[in-house]
Amino acid sequence: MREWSGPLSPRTCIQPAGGSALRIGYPCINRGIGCSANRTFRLASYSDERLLATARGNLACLEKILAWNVQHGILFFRITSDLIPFASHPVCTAGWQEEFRDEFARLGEYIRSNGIRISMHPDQFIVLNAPDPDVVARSIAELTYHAAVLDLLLLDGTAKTQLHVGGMYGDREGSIARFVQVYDTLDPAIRRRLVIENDDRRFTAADCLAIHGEIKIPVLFDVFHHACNSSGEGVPEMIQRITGTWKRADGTMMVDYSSQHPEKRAGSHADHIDTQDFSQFLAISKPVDMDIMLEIKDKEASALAAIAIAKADSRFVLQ
DNA sequence: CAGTGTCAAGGTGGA
DNA sequence: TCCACCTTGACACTG
Repeated sequence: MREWSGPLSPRTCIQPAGGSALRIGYPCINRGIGCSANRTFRLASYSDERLLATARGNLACLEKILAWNVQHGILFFRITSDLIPFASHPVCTAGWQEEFRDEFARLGEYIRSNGIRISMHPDQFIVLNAPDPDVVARSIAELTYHAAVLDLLLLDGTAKTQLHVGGMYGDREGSIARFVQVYDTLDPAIRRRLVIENDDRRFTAADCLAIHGEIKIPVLFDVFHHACNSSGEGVPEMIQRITGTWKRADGTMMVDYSSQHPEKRAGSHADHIDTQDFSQFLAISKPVDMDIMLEIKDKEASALAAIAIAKADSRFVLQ
């Protein structure tokens, strides 16, 4: 599970002038900064006023996190889906987009002027290929919300929303076909930001590449999920194939990286970065440009460690 | 105030 | 058919 299977591709031996460009980031939460952009509340206590107050606090914290990141050279960040609680729920009638339009624009300007890369990642309940049309409708509503956040930030098409293919329902081919079918009906505002990610139990990177072949959606490669769930393709080989699914307008390929928690069951994310494993991953993945998201529990601490590792290696150029 | 059961949302697989 | 689990932080109630 922890082995890097397969031979290095010949292309990985070619060294470009200046080295590979990297950004390294972490998702959603900064553990040391003293605020959370994830604050929420119970649906039972919903009110528009409460939503706006919570969202205002979340946005203020997001601004602090981004500034902290810039100070520490971290230029890749995943914005939490909880930024605006219940935004896609029918109960929500608050005009949060108008309320925070200026705030979003200001944050977006900060993001662009500092060269920060942004992603979002809706959680497990978003299933575009579900047989139940209500589930699909709720999923699309949630993707609409995600696209609205990134649009309000006035970010270009390189700001992405990453999604898993969805359920298997005992029929891989049929479930992939349903994903493709629904994808074709999505609003372009959603489609321009959507990328698909291999998961640890169901759809593999090879499945994602097959879907890309049909609809040209970029593929976000999750290194750890690939170790859990693949047909044995080598990591360097997959990176080389997947990088080609990202066009210029999509920006640099995004990659999710984590490693196995040493005690917990297979698939559990580590508490701290495994520096040896990460170094090895960098070594075999050069010279492809990548933005690497570290899905590791201690968040910014591991990001700083990863940046130190990459900086010490002249084959890479930190963005 | 610490401890703890629960939280919008789905899928999977074992009992 | 039912229920625990996935994975996880934070809410909100309990004592």
